Amino acid sequence: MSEENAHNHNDCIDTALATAETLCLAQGQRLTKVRRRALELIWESHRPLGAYQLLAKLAEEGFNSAPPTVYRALDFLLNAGLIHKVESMNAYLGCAHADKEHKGYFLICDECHNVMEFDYQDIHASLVAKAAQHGFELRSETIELTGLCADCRGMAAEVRA
Amino acid sequence: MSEENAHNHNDCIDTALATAETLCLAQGQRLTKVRRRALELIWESHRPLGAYQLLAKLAEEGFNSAPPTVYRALDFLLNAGLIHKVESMNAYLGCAHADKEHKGYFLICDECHNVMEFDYQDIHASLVAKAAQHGFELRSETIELTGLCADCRGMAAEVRA
DNA sequence: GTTAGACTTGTTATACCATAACAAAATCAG
DNA sequence: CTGATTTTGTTATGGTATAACAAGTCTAAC
Repeated sequence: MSEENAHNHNDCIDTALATAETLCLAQGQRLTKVRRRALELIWESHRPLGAYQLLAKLAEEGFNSAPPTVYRALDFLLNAGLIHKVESMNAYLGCAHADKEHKGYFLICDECHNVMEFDYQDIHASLVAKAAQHGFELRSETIELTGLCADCRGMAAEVRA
Repeated sequence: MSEENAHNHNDCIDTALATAETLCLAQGQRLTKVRRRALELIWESHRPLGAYQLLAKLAEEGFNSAPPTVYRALDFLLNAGLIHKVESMNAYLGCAHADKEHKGYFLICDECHNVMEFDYQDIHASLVAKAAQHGFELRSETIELTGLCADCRGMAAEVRA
């Protein structure tokens, strides 16, 4: 996924925010100003955003600039399933399927740093089965794959040519 | 895996150290005192060790107590394939298969914090295929599963009984 | 055995990531 | 309105990781 690819990213943001409103309303959760704005800022790209990067953006807009502000917003959004944490980057990413129960499986491009979330029921089933073979009861999964995305592979090929 | 389980853990350590010696010798790498001792300390259990925990242990033994000391040792051991980093814990774990090229797939017990490394070629193949479907060229994989290990499930069952 | 170069370690400083603890303010239900 | 609950403000601190440069150590070639 390049920075200037086909999709209209405003749609991503709008959809994510609408889903967030709906979900919070349904669960009696309050999507306050800072939480809402944090979610929008995280959704500004498909690259994970660090907590302190987010904090700086919020501070620019007049929000409180102490770390708890941003970590509280992140906790809220994580619990609501509206964002994911990318463990290998200590950074946070908007979730495009917040309305569906799911695990976050990620493809992380080393080059452009865009992250694509993918779903793969087969892999989940295999992992549960494999864990069970070891007598292990699975609770959570961190699946983060890195490499080169289609766009960056293309560009690498052009450079070589 | 409980703390008092069947295996003689000295064997784990001895094997790991012997492998490390062999590997470093073969590759013209130097397993210096601090690197060797760091590896031993990481191997003291099957629980991942944090960088600063390791630093404290090294400092007790007279090694330099500044962070770069431990991070350099960790970098060396990671590059040599002798340890893995558990991203979701920011901690480091001895690798039992340093002599074989492999990805680190982990089962992490929430209760006893022991970590078991497992190998699963099928899952690796599925992930490569899935990535390829998205035009993605895979380079590295972070697979970290948490839950309850066999021993801790057993104990939980006993408590319930 | 001396010396140049590469590698390793020492040292200081700093940046980044995350949470504890308690006070103040806003919101909501009765 | 008021008391309870939730959210936010504020200060402080703990945990993770690296930059930059100096000093020491090892090794290979002379």
